[in-house]
Amino acid sequence: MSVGRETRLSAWIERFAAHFAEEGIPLIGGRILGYLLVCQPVERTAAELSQELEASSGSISTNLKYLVNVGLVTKRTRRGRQAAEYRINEKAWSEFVQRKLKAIASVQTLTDDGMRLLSGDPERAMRLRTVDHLYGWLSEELPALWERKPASPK
Amino acid sequence: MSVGRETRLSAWIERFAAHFAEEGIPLIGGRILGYLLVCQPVERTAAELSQELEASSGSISTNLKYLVNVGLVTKRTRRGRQAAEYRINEKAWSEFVQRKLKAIASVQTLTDDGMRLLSGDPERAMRLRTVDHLYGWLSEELPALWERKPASPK
DNA sequence: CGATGACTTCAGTGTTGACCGAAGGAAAGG
DNA sequence: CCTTTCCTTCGGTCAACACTGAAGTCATCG
Repeated sequence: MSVGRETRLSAWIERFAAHFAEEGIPLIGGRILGYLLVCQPVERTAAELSQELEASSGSISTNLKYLVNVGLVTKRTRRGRQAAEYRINEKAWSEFVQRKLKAIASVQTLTDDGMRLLSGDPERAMRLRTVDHLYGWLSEELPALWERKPASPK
Repeated sequence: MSVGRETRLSAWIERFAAHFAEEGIPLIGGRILGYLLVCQPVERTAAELSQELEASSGSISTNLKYLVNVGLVTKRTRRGRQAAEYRINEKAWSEFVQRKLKAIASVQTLTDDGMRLLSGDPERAMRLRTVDHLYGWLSEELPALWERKPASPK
């Protein structure tokens, strides 16, 4: 007997969460992301997420707050409804990735400062210079790359 | 009275270590990297690092092992010397950064699997598709970008 | 305005991981 | 071979953090 689609999606969500857990996002946060990417309908309340993902209300609350804060999830409130609805903000994923790339390139400011401290001693600066050049190149190319990024299809 | 160059370099090493600590590299590992980038002479033994960085021999050993493993530091042994010498391997920094970029783009395999699970339901796949396209684009552009990287000057 | 429902906050728990320092073991040299 | 030096391994400590569940807060509705 074959495994149902929903079951396989659950497994996929778990893999998805595991990946981002390695990047420092709490497991439950990753589960929320994965779930909100594929659930139907697209909007869920905190209570629903708590039940679906079998996580405490506290964890859901904390992680939703974090995800809304970084922009990956959008919160919507409606008058006449106490329960807020959360949905994925897939458009923001681009900036999310961009921040990561910037974080990598930002080492350049460090190597740059280091080079300044070693000015006057080119011999000693050689090792740092190699690294500095690498990050300098990245700091130029990554923003340029980003500008070439096509807008996501409607 | 002005602060000596070595003192400022110590502060720089600390900032350097702090940056990589945020990326998951232990503080002491980051200190070793920063120190080996600017020390004179370029090679140091574990004992020297332990003294300079005021870290236990155990921590130095563990972190050196890790850094040698990821290729950022090179270990050299010489006959007639019990103490191994460690030095920065600045050439390897490029691969180090490349691994990070690959890690980011690797989400594409995940989104790809997800898209397959949702095939037959384009409506529901829309959110994931946006994310999948982003990572698909990255997976194409990042390797291409890397090929354009100039060799580091001698 | 009390009751209900829905989040948020917070104290407590468990786990993970960095760090230390002592004990162990290999290499050089007397 | 015994000593010294150097490194690695390992148990133990400590701090950080994810997670839980209960208490608190706020809005809605009868």
